[in-house]
Amino acid sequence: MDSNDCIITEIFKEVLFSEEEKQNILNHFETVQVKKGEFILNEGEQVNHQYFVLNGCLRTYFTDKQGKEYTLQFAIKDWWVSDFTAFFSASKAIMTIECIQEATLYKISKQSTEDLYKDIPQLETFFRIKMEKAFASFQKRILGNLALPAKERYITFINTYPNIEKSVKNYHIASYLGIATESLSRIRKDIATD
Amino acid sequence: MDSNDCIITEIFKEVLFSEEEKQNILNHFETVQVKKGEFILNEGEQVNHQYFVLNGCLRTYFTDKQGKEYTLQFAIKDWWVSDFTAFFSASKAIMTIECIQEATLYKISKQSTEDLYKDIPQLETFFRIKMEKAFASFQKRILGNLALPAKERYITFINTYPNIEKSVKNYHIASYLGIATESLSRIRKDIATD
DNA sequence: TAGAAAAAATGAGGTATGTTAATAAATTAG
DNA sequence: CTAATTTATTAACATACCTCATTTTTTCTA
Repeated sequence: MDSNDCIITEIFKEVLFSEEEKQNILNHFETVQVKKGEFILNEGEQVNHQYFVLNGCLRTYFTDKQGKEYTLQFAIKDWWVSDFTAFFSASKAIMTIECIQEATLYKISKQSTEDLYKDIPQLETFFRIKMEKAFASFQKRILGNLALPAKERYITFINTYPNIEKSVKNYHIASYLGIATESLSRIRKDIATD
Repeated sequence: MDSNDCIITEIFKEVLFSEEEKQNILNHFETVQVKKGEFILNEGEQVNHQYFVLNGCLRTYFTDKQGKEYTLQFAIKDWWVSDFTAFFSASKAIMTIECIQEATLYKISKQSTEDLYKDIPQLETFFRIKMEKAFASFQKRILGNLALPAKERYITFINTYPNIEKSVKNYHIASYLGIATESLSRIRKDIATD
């Protein structure tokens, strides 16, 4: 297996391709290295790419008029990241994507993605299933936000992303949970006291 | 155009099919009539179908241990409804789906859906795009829940579903917004006073 | 159309979370 | 290693929303 095979198997673990298909796929991907603190997308920019995370950590967040940030997603190994709402509709980003731990990404354009769907139907199936899973996890998050108090949401978060704590500041977690950092502090204290 | 064509164009507005494909699709759909107060899915049941809403209104909700309900989705004309998380993974429902206004639905099984994907690739594209839109709207809802106070969420809801108010009780809306009905009452009074 | 039932509104009081400000702890840079 | 900076914690007070109890309004049904 050469390093190109490696990229393919990293990204499309379950799918089998012919050599020709592999080459086709590879032609559309580009490797990107991002340092902590760098942004791969800023609010207002045209969104033409999605990124597969090979390693490192990024976060996607929305900023309101008062400058408060709301984290929509943390992206770690094996996750895809973009402002997907804008990516799907080829429109302007409302989100910012910041690297919070040095990362290696594989980048592909919307055009390339759609070209590949036409050439390789299994790829469309792969992405459809990926969407179904993302949909399910968003649904879970919506229900959690509706039904659970902040403390429970924090516990759920920690259990869902057990490895993420090292890469992520508490105020990032707070902005994901929709609470103030001070509230998270109290919750953490409360949990520690149990 | 016969009535079968009609079903196809209702459901798959943008897609063009051959006669043979149309017949294939039709063989997999079944029409269902549901009365107000009836349930098309109960928590704990195996989820094998998704439903296209021709008319009427349903709501999908989760019930917690204390018996409180949280509405995930209202489904009106042109929407698809199911416990999708369970449908995609062919597992047991955590949600209940109740008819809140007499409805006509087109029902299709998971197996049928996947058979059709194989036979008619445009259908897979259609459903992929549908998922992308659902994903985008879920994302919007998550951000709204994080960033907006209840009053703003209510206003957004009313603007997003301008026609839904007739079919839906205030306590349904409250359970969608994640607030108590009493709080919604106060918000409505507050808005009326403006 | 009257009476019953369901839904919505209102009021009083409680709680979780927000805000602001100060301090402590941890991380980073020189 | 120390100083500077960033992050996390704590405290006091404010507020949005919740809960429970009651009343009013609307809808349903006989």
